Amino acid sequence: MSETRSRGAGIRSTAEDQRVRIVARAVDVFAVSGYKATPVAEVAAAAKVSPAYVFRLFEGKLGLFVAAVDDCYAQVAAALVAAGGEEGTPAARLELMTQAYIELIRDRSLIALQVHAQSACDVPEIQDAVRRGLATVVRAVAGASGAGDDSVQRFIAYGQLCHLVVQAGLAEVDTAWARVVDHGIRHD
Amino acid sequence: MSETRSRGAGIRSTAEDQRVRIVARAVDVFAVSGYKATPVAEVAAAAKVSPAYVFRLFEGKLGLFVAAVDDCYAQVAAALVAAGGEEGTPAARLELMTQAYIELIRDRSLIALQVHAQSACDVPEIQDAVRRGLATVVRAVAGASGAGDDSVQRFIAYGQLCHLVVQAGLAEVDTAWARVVDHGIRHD
DNA sequence: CGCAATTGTGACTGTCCAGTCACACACAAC
DNA sequence: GTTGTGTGTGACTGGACAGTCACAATTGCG
Repeated sequence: MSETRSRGAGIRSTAEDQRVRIVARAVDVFAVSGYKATPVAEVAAAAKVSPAYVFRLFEGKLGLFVAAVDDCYAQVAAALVAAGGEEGTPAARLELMTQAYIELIRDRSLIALQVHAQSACDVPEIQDAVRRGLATVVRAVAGASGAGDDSVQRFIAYGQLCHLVVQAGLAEVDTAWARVVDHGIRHD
Repeated sequence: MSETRSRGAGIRSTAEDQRVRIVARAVDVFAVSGYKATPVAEVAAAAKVSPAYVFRLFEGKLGLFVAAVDDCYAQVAAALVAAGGEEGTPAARLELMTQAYIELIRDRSLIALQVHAQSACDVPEIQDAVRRGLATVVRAVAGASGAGDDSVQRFIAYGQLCHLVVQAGLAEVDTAWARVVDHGIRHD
């Protein structure tokens, strides 16, 4: 199974494993305070690794963040496709995906990181990552549901509404206006 | 008109003027890179004032940012109410407001600052500001349009979609998926 | 005038943090 | 052994930036 190639290209050691481990932690850690406000040292600590090592594995803090954002969108797209199921009308499949997205709120990280990425779009590399991620998600949803453009747009719009609900913590705000925004997105 | 109170409470000098001038600039400047990534010195420079003076007028950088966010939401609510007009069906008024919101994209600042505020909601004072602002907007829209809860929620959702379109710069992305997200929100 | 209050700033400090670099450890192959 | 290759870190540096403070400059008032 584990090939120990005698010579040639990459050595397939634990380095690549570390990379994915660190990215996984980076998603969670960056999700709390975003790009600029999160020190690399915090990600390193969460991954039980020294900051210096993180800088060796990634091209600066920016490279790390972009990797985390890419991973985040990939996870979201995968979750949506999985939730869409194999059959049913486009509308029904979209509904399943919508429920799946609301389910994602429980984790918070995937939602929050998207918000922070969108906020940091003044950095060109991050804007590119957001565009890539968005393309992935839109194509995944459209393809896996078979729904029309308007329905897909609507899906994305309500996704964005979820972001707002999560960030503002509307679940803890018990007022009429909050319930208007919140409606149908209620979560524990 | 301009009362020069001989004694008593506040002295109503130019200090309050400076405050509002600085807040106005703060909205524009914070809109570019957000809370953490924007030095107070940049706001001060935009307002042609020393950083030290800004710290005298506001309770730290946080106080300045919160003031900017409050002002931002107030402007948005005012613009929407103004656009809603005096008569017409709730649906028609909501449509006018939607067009007005899309019109706001031209400025970018009011949109971008909302995104940054939502992103910085891990700071309690900022989350409070977002909740206040959101309450203002939701109540303004619901009150001035007379539309039902579902329609208002839909309005907010499409507002959030505008935020995404602006931050990701989708107007410059000429692909099928971008047009799906973008549709009806096209701007110069 | 002198006195007080208010606007406004230059210069400084302390802290935090991205990024680097020389070095240590493990484990091959020879 | 030693030589080489890859994993991993401690210790440091340089810069950026929030916040402070002592000190002007201006204005109003008795």
